[in-house]
Amino acid sequence: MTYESEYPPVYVTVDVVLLTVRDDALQVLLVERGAREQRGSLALPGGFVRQEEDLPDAARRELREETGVDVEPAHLEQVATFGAPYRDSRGRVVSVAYLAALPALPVPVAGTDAAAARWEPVSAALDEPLAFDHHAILEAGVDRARSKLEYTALATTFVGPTFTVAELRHVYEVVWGRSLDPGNFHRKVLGSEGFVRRTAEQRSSGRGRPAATYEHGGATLLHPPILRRAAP
Amino acid sequence: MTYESEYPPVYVTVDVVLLTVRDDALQVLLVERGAREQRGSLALPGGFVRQEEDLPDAARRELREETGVDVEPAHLEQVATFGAPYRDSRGRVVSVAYLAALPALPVPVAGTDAAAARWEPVSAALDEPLAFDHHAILEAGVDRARSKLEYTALATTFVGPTFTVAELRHVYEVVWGRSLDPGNFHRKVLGSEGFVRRTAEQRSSGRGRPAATYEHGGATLLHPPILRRAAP
DNA sequence: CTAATAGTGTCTGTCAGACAATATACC
DNA sequence: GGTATATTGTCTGACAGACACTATTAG
Repeated sequence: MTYESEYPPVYVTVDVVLLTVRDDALQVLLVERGAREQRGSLALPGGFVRQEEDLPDAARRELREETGVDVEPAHLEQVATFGAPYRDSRGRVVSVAYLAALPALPVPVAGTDAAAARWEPVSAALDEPLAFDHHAILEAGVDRARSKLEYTALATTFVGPTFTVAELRHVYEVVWGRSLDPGNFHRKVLGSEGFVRRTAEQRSSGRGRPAATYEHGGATLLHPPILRRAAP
Repeated sequence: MTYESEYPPVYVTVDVVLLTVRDDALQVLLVERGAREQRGSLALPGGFVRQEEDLPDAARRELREETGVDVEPAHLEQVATFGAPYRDSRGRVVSVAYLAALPALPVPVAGTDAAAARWEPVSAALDEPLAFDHHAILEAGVDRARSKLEYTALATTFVGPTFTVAELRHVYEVVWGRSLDPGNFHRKVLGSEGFVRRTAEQRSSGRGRPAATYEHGGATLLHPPILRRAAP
């Protein structure tokens, strides 16, 4: 069937910047577009919002359909909306961008809408052409992630359910692109109320003294925050 | 003419949270809806995005058409997008919310789309029913303004082209809802690089020593920021 | 003069960062 | 033991806030 409208139609899509930390790099999940428009080019996963579907639901569904990744229990937040008139050659398409973060565990599986899905370092993704204005969307998502590490517990969604302070520090170092003093970081994380909660186990990386493990302590906003300073 | 589409139509609107400081209160510009939908109820100014119009352009245009206020030289930033499926009874309407700030100078003039436009204290506006989900949009806009005072020069858009430190402090006090130490605030503002630039004039409020006047110093991000602390 | 506001100086507690010291594992 | 990492301790500089003090106007 077709629908009629007295105004020219405006389409609403969602695009997802799904980040993870793997191989000592901040990586983003990209899909090779299988749909007719810009077929073959790399793009962020995303697609059209359905008529009775909430925006974050659409983001989760498109991510699942296009990449096989289920972001259900993890972080998903709106970043910004991109709506320049000619950003999409199919017509007027306004896209709501979402940021998601996952541990490095899941391996993407190409779904129906996309010929392929794969992780790629953010630095590389920003150096190659992406479909539509996805370069700007990716930048906005990464910027948001970098600043949210400072004052929210976002970093815990980059690691598994339990983690060591060093693993958490590695997330900060990779996302911010600078090294941090292990001692000071340790004290700041444990001093930020509700950031992490101690678990019973220990964990050894094979070298050195084994570390205590922690789980997310329930706080979403950090007091005090883990501040980022200008690189030395 | 009518347009046909293979999908049910989704409408995109913009809504503007225009804030100002007047009568020692943070106030928001509201319109009494003249359009058929929710006629007579109070709402944020806003409306449908045109086919070839960028989103911030639509925000400025709707503000001008509905209230006679021209926000051209002032601050206008995107806040968030609201798209719950049944937030608007006319159908699927996704709204991109914008935040704007102006000095208390302009008096609103009702335009064609709205029966009336008026300033109202934010505290009062949040206590009465607003059309659609504009209560949540207003809250998001005010939250954004409060946090942006900390690390951007947003406060300068609430005052005239030249201002005293006390006028700037008044903006912070009203928007944050707490009093600030005049001496410490003075030192922090002048110590934040590029926040304000001294002008030649002085200004007297009638009582006490006349104050030096300043203009915006060009910086958008403040180093160091003007931090907000928990109320004493 | 007094009242009022503008602007400066000083002290103190907090905290980030540098870096040293200790703890505990593996080889 | 030696090495590597975890964790804790110590010092120092920067800075926010409290508050005292000086400066400059009106009346």
